[in-house]
This record gives sequence, C-alpha cells and structure tokens, in this order.
Amino acid sequence: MADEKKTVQEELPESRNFIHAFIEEDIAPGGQFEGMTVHTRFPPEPNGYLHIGHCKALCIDFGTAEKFGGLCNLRMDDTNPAKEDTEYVDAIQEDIHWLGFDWGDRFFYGSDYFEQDYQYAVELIKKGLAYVCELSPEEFKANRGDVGVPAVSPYRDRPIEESLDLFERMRNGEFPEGSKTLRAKIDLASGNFNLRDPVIYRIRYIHHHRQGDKWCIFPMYDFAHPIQDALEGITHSLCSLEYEEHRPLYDWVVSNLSIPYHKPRQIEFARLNIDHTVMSKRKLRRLVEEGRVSGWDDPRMPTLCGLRRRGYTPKSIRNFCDRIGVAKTPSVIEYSFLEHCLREDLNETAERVMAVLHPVKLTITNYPEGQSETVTVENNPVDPTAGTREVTFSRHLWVEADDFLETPVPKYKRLFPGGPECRLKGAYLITCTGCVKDNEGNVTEILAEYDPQSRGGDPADGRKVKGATLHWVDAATAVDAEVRLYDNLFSDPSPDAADKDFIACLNPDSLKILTGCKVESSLANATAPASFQFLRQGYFCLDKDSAPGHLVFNRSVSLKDSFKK
RNA sequence: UGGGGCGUCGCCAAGUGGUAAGGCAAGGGACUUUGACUCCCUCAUCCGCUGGUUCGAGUCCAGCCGUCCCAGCCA
Repeated sequence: MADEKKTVQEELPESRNFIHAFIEEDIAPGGQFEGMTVHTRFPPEPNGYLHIGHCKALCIDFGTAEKFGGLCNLRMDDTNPAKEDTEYVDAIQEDIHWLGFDWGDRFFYGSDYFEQDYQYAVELIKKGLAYVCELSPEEFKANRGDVGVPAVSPYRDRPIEESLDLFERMRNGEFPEGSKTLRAKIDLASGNFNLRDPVIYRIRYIHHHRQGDKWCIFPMYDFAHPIQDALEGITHSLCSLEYEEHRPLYDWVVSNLSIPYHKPRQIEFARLNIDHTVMSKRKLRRLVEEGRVSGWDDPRMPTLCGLRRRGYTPKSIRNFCDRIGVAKTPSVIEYSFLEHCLREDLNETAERVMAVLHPVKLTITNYPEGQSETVTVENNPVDPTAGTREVTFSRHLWVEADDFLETPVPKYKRLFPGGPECRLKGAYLITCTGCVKDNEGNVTEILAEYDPQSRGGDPADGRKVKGATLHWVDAATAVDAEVRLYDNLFSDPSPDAADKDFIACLNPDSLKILTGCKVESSLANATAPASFQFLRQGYFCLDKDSAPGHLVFNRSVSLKDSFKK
C-alpha cells in the first residue's frame, strides 16, 4: 500500500497543478477517497464538434486520471433533446481518438440514465425534497424574486402524494410543454439563485436522438450530471469555472439521494481562451450554418478537425494544453504559443520541400540550355533517418521574389548584382550578375552564373559561402498548384460583425506569401518568416475552392501527402 | 450595488511567511546547405492599491480598486 502510493507519487510529473494537489489530499490516508482509484470523466454535449477549448478539458480529464493511474470515462451529455444530434457523437469520438486518448469500454450516454434519474426524482419527492410546480415559464420568471427578495411558488407545500401523481402524469404525457416542472425544494431566499428551488425536470415533446419518443420529460443538467457521475463511480468531476456556483446544488443532489457508491467531488478550472479565436460553439455552428465556412472542418475553424486539416499534430496540441497550465485565473493565451508548439513538433517530424510562393525566374547563364541533372536533398535536416529525395536542376529555375533585390538593404545577403555568392540548396553556388525588367520596371528575370565545381552546394576549394542558402524549383519540372495559407483564425463573428467577410485573416507581414488571397482584415500575430517555415514544413492546406495563390513546387506528391484528410 | 470567482513581466505561469522559477513573445549575438533549427546574453528591487501584523509578506489580516461569471423550464 505504502509502496503503491509512492509509485503514484513518483509518476506524477514535475508540473503539478492545484487539481493534483486536491486529489492528492483526497486519496491520502484520511482523505475522502483514501485507497480509491481516481476516476474522472469527459462529458461533451453532442451538439457540435470539439474545438481547441475542449482539448484543454480533455487533457485535464484524461491527463489527470492518467497521472494518478486512474480511469476517465467518455460520456455524451445528452439530456437536452432540442440541441443534440447523433451526427456529432461519432465525430467527437473520432477527434478524441485522434488526440490519442482512449476511454476503453467506458463510453456512456447521459440519456441512458433517464429511468434512474426518474426514480431518483421520485425519491426526492417522497422525501419532501421536490415538488411539481405549475408556474408557467413567464410566471416562474416573475416569481423568481430578486436581490433580497425571495422567490415564490404557491405549489411548494403541496402534498407529497399530489406531486407524486402529477410527476407520473407528466411522464405519461398528460400535460403540455411548459405547464409543469419538477422543482427541488431547497431555499427560495438563497443568495445563490441556483438554489432557489431549481427546476430539475421539464416537459419537452421533442424526439431524442437516442431515446426516440420514449420520454417527454427530461432532467436538467444540474440534476442529471451529479447522478451520472455518482453512478459511474467518478471521484473527481472536473469542469469549468462557470459551474462553480452550481457546486452547492451538485453536492445537494448527491447527498440527498440514496445512490450507492460515494459522493464525487467537483473541481473547477478556467476554460481556454486564445486571442483572435472564436471559442463559442454557438458561434462556430452559426458560421457553418450560414455557409461562411466550408464546414466544421474548415481550416480556419478552431475545431479539432479544422486544426487537423491545417496540419496541426495531436502531439503539438497536447503539448500546448500541458504547457498553458491549469488554474482558476481566466486567461487568454496568445496564438503564437499554439504556433510555437506546432513548429516545435513539425521541426522534428515534417519532411521539407522547397517551395516558391512568389516566383521569379532565375536563369543560370553559364548552364547549358537543354541540359538537366539530378541533385539530392535531405528530407529533414534534424532527422537523418528521414532520408533524401532527388530533384531536377537546369538552366531555368524559379526562386522567391524576396530573394532578389536590385538595390540591397543593410545585412541583405541574398541575390543582387555584385552581391555575395549564394547557395541553391543542394545544388550549386551562384553569383548574381544582373536582372531583366519589363517596361514598368518590374524584375522579370534574375541572371546569375554558377560554379560547376560546387555540385551539392559545397565549393571545391572549401571557401566560405557568404550569401544565404536559397530554395529553388526547376522550371522545367515544376508543378503549379492552387494553395491557400491560413495564418490565423478569424476574429470574433459577433452579431454586430455578422456582415463581415471572414475569408482571410492574416497579418500584414504575411501578405507577401499570400499572393492572390483577398484580405479583409489584418490581425497581428505570426510573423512572415514563421509562416513561411510552416509552409515549408507542411503547415498549409490545399483548397481548390479558395482564391488561389501561385505556388510552384517540385514535390506535388509529398505536398499532397501532408494534406491530411 | 445579490451570489460566486479572479488579480505575480506584453501573454501564460511557479510560488503555501524568509527575501520573485520556467515557457511564449521581444531585443542583441554566435552558429547554420531552410534568414528554420540550435546555442549564448538581455528582459519584474517587484507581485492591483492602501494600511496593519511580523525581525521579515507576493504569501497572514482589514479596507479599497479592477475584472470575469451567474440570476434558462441550456449545458
């Protein structure tokens, strides 16, 4: 026993948060859950897709159980038939698995407990702790009371038998929607309005996605959730801050019911917010329904499936969630932090490609017209096991427009007439000799000479290369593709901004790599170099329906492989 | 202003009475066949404010200020 405990302690990661501290107390000798297995649950309502905000909860729920060698259940919180749909159930499971979490055989539906919920409600009535109230929604509101003024219900003291009878008839469908509710009898004068005899059952003649038309009365979250937790043997019910005020009610329910097992403990934490990012399921749904995005998996969506399409990896998202910490301080994480986590993972795993977003022709004047050869380039400089690939090289190439400047700026070590020797990655060393311009003065072609003795990129005499290493693409074998980069999620589409166009969403510095994209607003964030690296590391999405940028690349297959989905 | 939270560097976040960790961002430099990566250096005499207790307070007490949430027959 003592040894087991020690093991658990040793497995605890360096990063301890306040929830861990609470749990440690609970399972320690004398604690509420001494000797018990830590058991948590992740309870999404199947009324939308999981987004990055849910990931935090997911990591906390599953992560906490893991850290204490416990279990985490997955439970669809479907007690409100008006908003839920089966479509989301599968998607939610798929996304959770994609992130790498597994609930084993512990998958449940809140609606599976409807019969038990009903019986517990009857128990409450019999104990004189609940009653059928006949106030209409309007009357209910009018009698809700106010600051210092208690709420009122003329039905509060009706006989137990009468409530029992009425409640059964509610279940039998004898009354219209809104005509009656079952209320917990707690405290009409409580400063916490959640305790002013809260409604725990309402009548709804709506088809339930799983229960069909079997029920016409449905338990409220505040009544159903604690019961579900208790029945499943949950020790720690972790949820977000807005439920803090509901905790007294949660505790009231589990203490007044004869549910076997123990009484789970609810602990609240601050939910995730990311700047410039919409994290409201309601608003996200609206974007989908109004056709402003192509779907829940539109690359601009902060949903898990959307992030997946943008190239985010499960590892990067989990790392992100682990690093932002768990606290009760309402916080807004900078988007750059999420990007950092992605870049970090991509740097280790992504196979590189040479891509040119803003192409300008480069002609190697001393390389024979019509000649061609193949050079070898490494796939990942930080991972030799990733191997190499062959790319063709010839007299005419495409290079990035930014890699040439007729008149150099300070510290510029790329191509310009009379400039330093530069390296075409994996190919040859070149020196810029001039450029060709059109009538309007735009550079249409860059001219350079190469050193035949530098194949592979290293000079034969070992001299130091002063210029930069450039990405390039053989014009003869290049493939054009429509591409769209998504540098950031869009801003909050509040009702006031309903008419805004959320098509593109980038920061000014990124414009130069977004040729062809319509930009409606600029949101400062990722820097251009970082974004460019993302592209080179596979962080992008090909989208035929979007405004095309002009991307020229020499590895179409690999690029497409990076495009998951 | 009824109830419930929260206030430590631009953004997160450790800290639980003993003299302010770390990460992101930012700036400077080195290195580099991606201006990436990596590596160095800089970045809070100060913890919302004001008092108090104490040899000593971000940590305890009091008051104040700020800010978020709730007041659905949503979850």
